[in-house]
Amino acid sequence: MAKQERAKKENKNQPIRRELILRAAREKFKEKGFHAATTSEIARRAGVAEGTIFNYFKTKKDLLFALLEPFNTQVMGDFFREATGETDKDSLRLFLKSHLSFVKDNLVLFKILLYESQFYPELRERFIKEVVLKTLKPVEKHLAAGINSGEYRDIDPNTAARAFVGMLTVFVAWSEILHAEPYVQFDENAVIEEVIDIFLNGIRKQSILSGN
Amino acid sequence: MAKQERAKKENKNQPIRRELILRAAREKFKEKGFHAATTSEIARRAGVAEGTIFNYFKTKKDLLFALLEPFNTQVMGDFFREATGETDKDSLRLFLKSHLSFVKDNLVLFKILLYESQFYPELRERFIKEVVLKTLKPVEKHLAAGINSGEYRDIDPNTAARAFVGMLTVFVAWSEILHAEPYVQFDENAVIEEVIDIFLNGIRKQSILSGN
Amino acid sequence: MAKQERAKKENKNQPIRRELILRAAREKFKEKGFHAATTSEIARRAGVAEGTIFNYFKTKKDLLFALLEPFNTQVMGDFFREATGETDKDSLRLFLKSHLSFVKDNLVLFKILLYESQFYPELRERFIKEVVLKTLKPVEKHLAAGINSGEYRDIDPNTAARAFVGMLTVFVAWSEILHAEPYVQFDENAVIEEVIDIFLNGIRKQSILSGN
Amino acid sequence: MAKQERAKKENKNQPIRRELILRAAREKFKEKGFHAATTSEIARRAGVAEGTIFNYFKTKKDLLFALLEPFNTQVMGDFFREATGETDKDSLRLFLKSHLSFVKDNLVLFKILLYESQFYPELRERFIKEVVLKTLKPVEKHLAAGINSGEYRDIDPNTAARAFVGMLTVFVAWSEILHAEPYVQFDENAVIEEVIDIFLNGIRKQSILSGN
DNA sequence: AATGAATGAGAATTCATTCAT
DNA sequence: TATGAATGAATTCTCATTCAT
Repeated sequence: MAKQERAKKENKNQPIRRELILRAAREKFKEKGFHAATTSEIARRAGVAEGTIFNYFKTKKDLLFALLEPFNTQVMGDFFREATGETDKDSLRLFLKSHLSFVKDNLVLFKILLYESQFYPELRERFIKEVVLKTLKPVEKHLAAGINSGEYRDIDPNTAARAFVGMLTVFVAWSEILHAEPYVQFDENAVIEEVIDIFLNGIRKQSILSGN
Repeated sequence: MAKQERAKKENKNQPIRRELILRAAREKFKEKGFHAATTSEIARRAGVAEGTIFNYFKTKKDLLFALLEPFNTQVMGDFFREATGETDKDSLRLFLKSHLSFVKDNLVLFKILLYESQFYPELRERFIKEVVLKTLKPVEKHLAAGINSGEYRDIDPNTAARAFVGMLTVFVAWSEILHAEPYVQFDENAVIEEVIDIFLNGIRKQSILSGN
Repeated sequence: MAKQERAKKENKNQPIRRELILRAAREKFKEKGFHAATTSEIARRAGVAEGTIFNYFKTKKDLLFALLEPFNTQVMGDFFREATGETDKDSLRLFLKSHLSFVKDNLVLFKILLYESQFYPELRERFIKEVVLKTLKPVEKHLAAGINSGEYRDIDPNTAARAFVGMLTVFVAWSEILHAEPYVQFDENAVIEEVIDIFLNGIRKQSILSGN
Repeated sequence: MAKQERAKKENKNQPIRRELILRAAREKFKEKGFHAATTSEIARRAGVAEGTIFNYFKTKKDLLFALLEPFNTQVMGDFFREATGETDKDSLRLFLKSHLSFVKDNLVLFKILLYESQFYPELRERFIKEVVLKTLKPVEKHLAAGINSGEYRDIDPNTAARAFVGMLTVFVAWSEILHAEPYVQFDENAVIEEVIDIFLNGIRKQSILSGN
C-alpha cells in the first residue's frame, strides 16, 4: 500500500509539478518583479523544494523565459480568432473589449518581460515575436481589411495598429501599473467608446460623428 | 583671481561632484536598470570614490529618486511653454515634435521609474505627480481649448489626452525599448504626420481628410 | 545500518552545524567582542561557509542573543540544585566555589552581553531575567533561609545577595577581564575563605571569629 | 578689526578647543560606546569640524585614552583626600558616600574603558594603574590603618578592599548599566547603611550588631 | 526524482583619516 | 590652524545554484 501510494503521488504530481512551479513563478514575478522574487519564495508557493525548481528549469532566467509559453498556445489562439476583419462598429467594439481584457490580464507580466529584455536579448527577440507582433497582427489585419474594402482611408496599417494599441494600453497602465486611479478615474466602457469613436473617426473615409 | 577661483571650482568642486554622480547614475541605470547598476560602477563612471556617492545621496534609492529632479526644473517649464492652445495643424505638429522628443529622451528613464515604482510607493506618487500628470497637462489644455473654441468635438480631454500620448509613446518604445526596428522600421516624420492625421480627424468636428 | 546513520549525522548534519557556529561565535566574541568579531572569521573558525551562518541565525545580532541559550538549559539547573539553603560553613564554601567557577566561566561573556545591552534593549531585558536574576536567586534563597532559621541577622536578602556576588565578581574580573594579576596576585582558595569569613561574620548573629 | 576679531577668536578658542572635543567625546562615548560614537558626531557636538579633532588627537583611539586624563588630576586628588584612615562609623559613611558617587559618576566610562581594554593592552595597563589601583588605594589604606589600630581583624587589606568595592559597584551597575531598577529598586542610603553594616561587622574584631 | 542544507560571490553602506584650501 | 569633501577598506547579508542523500 505504501508503494501504491507512492506511485499514485508520482503519477499525480510529476506532470503537474512543472506547471505548479511555473504558476507560482508567474504569480511571484507579478507581485514583486523578476529580481525581487526569490526562488525560495517561488518554491514555497509552488509547494515544492527549492532544488526541485532546478530539476525543471536550469536557471531562474529559464523560468522567466517560460513565461512566454502561454502565448504560443491555444489561449492566444482563442484571442486571435476574434480578429475577424469585420469593420462594423459592434464587432469592433467586441474585438476591442477582448483585446483590452487580454492586455489587462497580462500587462504586469509584459512590464516584467519588457524590463528584463534589456538584460537578455534573446528574451527581447522572443517577446517581440511571440507576443508583440502577434498582438499587433489581428489589429493590422483588421485595418488592412478595412482599407481594402474602402471603408478606411489609405493609412499605414502598421502605424495605425500601433497607435491604436497604444491608445488602449495607456489606460491599462494607468490602473494596473501606475495605480493612478486616485488621481483620475476612468470608466472602462466609456473609455472604450471614446477610443473607438476617436480612432474610427480618425481612420474612416466618412467620419460619422457620434452622439457626443 | 576670479579666473583662478573659477578654475578651481571646475576642477574638483562640490556642485559639480553631485552632478557627475547623478549623470553617471542616470547613464548606468539606463544601461542596466536600477538594480543591476552597482554603486561601484556608478562611482567609477563618475570618477569618484564609491564612498563619495554616499556623501551626496544617503542611499542608492535616493539616487533613483533624484532622477526626478530635472522634471521639476526649467527644462520642463520650457517644454510646457509650447502648449499654447493654438489648434492649427502647424502649431500642433510643432508641439507634437517637441513632445515626441521629450518622450524619446526620457522613455528609458521612465521605464525604470515605472518599474521601480512597484517597490517604492513614494516614487510612484512622485512619478505620477511630477512627470506623468505634468506631461499630460499641456495636451489636456490643448484639447480643452480646442473643444471650447468649437473646433474639437465634445470629447473627454482626460481620456483623449492619454489616448494621444499612448499613440506616440508606442513608437518610441518600439525603437528605444524594444529595439524592434529590425522587424518594422518607422520614419519619425511620417509617423507624426499619420498620428496627427488620425487623431485630428478623430476629434475634429469637421474631418478634413488629408491628402493620402 | 544504525551505525552508518550515526556516522552520517556526526559528519555533516544539522544539529551539530548550529552548535559549531554558536561555539565559534562564542569563542570569537570572547576574544574580540561582538563588534570586532566578523561573521567571516566566525564562519572560518566554525568550518562553514559564511552564508551558512545566516541559514541558522537570521542576523549577527541573533548570534549574540543565542549566547543566552545555555543559561536556560540544564547546565544552569545543575548549578541551582546546589543552592540547598544549608547554612553551615562547609556547604556554603561548596556553593561559593561552584558559584565562583560559574562566574569565572562566563564573566567574559557577561561583559559582552552587558556591553551590547546598551544597543539592544531586548538583550538587556533577557540578560537581566535569564542570567542576572537567576544567578542572584540561589544566593537570595540561601540568605532568606538563614535569616528565617535565625542564623543570620535581619538583613535585606536582595541587598546582601548583590553585595555578596559583587565581592566575588570583583576577583574574577581582576584576573579574567583586567588581567591584573601581575599587579596583585590572589590565591583563589584564600580569597574564598576570606570572603566567606567577612561576609558570614557580617551577616551572622553571633560572629564567630575565624582563626586569623 | 577683522584681524582683531580673528585674533580674539583664536585666543579664545584654541586652548578650549581640545577640552570641547574631549568633553564631546566623553559624552558621546557614554551615550553610545566607543565604537558606535562616530568622530563626525563628536565633532558636531563639540562644534568643530571633523578634521579639527585630528589636529588635537592623532586617532580616535587617542581620544579614548584621553578619557583617563581627569583621573590624573586634582579631581582625583580631592577624592583621595577624604581617605583619612579614621575608622569611626560616621567618617566611614562619609567616605563611602563619596566613593559611591565617584563610582556612579564614572561607571559608564569605566565600562567602556574596561571593554575597550581588550583591544588596547596599553589602555588596560593605564586603566589599572591610573584608575583601578588608585581607586582601591584609599580603601586599602583605611583598612590597613584599622587593622593596625587593632579595630579590624587581621584580614588581607588587598582582598578586603576589592571585596568592599565590589559590594558597592554592583549597586551602581544595577541602576546605571543594567537599568534594572524596574526589577528591584534600591534606596541608595539604605544600601550604604546595609553595606557598611555587613562589611564592618565582617571585619571588626568585636561585631557590634546594628539595630536591625 | 525530490530534497533542502551548504555554498560564496557580490552589493550597499559606514566611517576614521587625509589633505588641499 | 581649521575646515570638510573625498577616500576606500571593511563588513553584513542575500540568494541562485549545487549536490549528497
